Amino acid sequence: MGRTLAAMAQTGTRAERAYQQIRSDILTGRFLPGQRLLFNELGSRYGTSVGVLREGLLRLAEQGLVISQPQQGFHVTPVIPEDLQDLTEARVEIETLAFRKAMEAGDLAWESRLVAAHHVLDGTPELIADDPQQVNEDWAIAHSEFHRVLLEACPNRRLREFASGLRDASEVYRRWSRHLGGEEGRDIPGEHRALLQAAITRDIAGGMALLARHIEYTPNAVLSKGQFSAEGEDDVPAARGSARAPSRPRAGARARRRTPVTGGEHNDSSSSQSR
Amino acid sequence: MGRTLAAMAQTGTRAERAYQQIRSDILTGRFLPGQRLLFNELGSRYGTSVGVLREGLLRLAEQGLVISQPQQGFHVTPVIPEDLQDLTEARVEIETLAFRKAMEAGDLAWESRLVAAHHVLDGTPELIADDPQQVNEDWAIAHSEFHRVLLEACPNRRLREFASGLRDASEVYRRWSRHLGGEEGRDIPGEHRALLQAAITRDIAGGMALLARHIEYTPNAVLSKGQFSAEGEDDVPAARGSARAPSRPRAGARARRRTPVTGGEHNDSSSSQSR
DNA sequence: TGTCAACCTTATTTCGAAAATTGCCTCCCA
DNA sequence: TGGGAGGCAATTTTCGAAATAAGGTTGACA
Repeated sequence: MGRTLAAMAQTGTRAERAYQQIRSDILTGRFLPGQRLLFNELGSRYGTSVGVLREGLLRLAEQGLVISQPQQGFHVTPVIPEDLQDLTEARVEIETLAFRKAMEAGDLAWESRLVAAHHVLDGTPELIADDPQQVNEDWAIAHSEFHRVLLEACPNRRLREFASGLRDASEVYRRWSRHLGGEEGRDIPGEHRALLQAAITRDIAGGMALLARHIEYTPNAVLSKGQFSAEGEDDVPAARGSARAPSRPRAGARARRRTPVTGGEHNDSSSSQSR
Repeated sequence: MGRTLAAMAQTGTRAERAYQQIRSDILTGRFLPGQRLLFNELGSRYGTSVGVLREGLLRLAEQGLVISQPQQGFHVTPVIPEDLQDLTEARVEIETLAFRKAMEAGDLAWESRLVAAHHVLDGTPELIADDPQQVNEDWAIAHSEFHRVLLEACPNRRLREFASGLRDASEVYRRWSRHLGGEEGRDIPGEHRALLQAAITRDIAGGMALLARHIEYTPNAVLSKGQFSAEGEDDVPAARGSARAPSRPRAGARARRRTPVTGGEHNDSSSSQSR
């Protein structure tokens, strides 16, 4: 086949890689909530055929990260303030449950991994020093990893997976809410320290309460409806029945469009690793 | 395109229909747990190309109903006794939670739908009169529907979806455990009646306890490991590291093989509705 | 008789193009 | 001026075949 470049020392099938890349691009905010995902664009971005893209998108749709509208393509799942309520509630219920079971079942090895993960997190600045607008990607990874390990000792695979899926969904909200401010009086490192402490001392009630507060702190308040979703993109039905924006009639303006909520989107340094 | 037959007054895209059909064939037990799913066989069974089959299978894999092994195909997720513990625990936690929220938020319309659903369930015999070995498909549907409506008033979409996914997974276990007996002293209709009663009177604590018991009653005991999964099929790694059964060397036996756990499998009357 | 390597068969993965659908735009006509 | 039929362009969906990978079989050699 015409695989021109060596291009692929990567692991797994092409479909798997495409899936991972799209997923990562959504989670790290390189795609905007609500943004439409065209096969053409994705195809040239990742260098794959539509078939493998469809497979990846369908999987993501199944886990709620993208929305599939038969015959009308795919969108990144939009951010809907009302939905944040549900999401937060579900996280509180399920993550605290899994945390409890983890504390009940965890052994020394778990504590060890937890201490290690916390150490990394604690040693990574949340924001980039030069540009406090920018999230530090390393922090996001360390943060995610810490929370993963926190529940890792929960013996129930399904609960762990639910929790993990919910955290991923939250990640998108976190990403796009940060820019709106509203996290002033908060001591996040302190919260993580307290969580670690509770886990190690097996302070079950205390740990669960801490985690619940940690999750609920998500700045609901600052989420004023309409600030989100990729306006400029054709709007997505899921985001309220809303009238479809008739906006500028644009003719050949197709290519240059695209209105980010915030920072420069579509930064082509995005294709990230590989290829 | 060479679509020879009219064949398709159906709704939605082909991929969607294939997905629904495979899903239904797994949930109703027309495919055995652990059974390998070949593109060829599925293709001729449903009359679609591999592409749409892949899409459907990938989606099912995402929700845990089938297992995907890159480069080695797909299997129906095998039934693993140890896993039933986790599954049951997760169901108890999440379904009772959703039930509580449903009771808190439900209105008269919900009660009405619930009474209606219960009436259907109550009027449908669980087993076929002539052949008490056979599950009555109508009952399975009514049962599933009753439990769906029971949680329908829970305002949290995610919780509802988790619960629904867990119930689907359970359905496979229920299907294959029934044949092993072990549900003697149980009054299932009575349990459903009690659930209905609790829901309508908003007896939250009582309802949650009832539902928990209803779920936990799943006959764990009778599940003796090894009774399940389509032996005869190449075994699936997920089912424990287990030694791969070397069993009969069979040569051209390829076509006539296939060993059902119980009733006549692969009953070609299975293509069921439509087409 | 036992081991290993090359081959051969079966199945999965991937591509590229054809077919079908959607939504818009234009142009005709009352 | 409105309404709508028909056509056009962009996009998604589906297929069929080529490319790859996995596993089993055969046969040579020690």
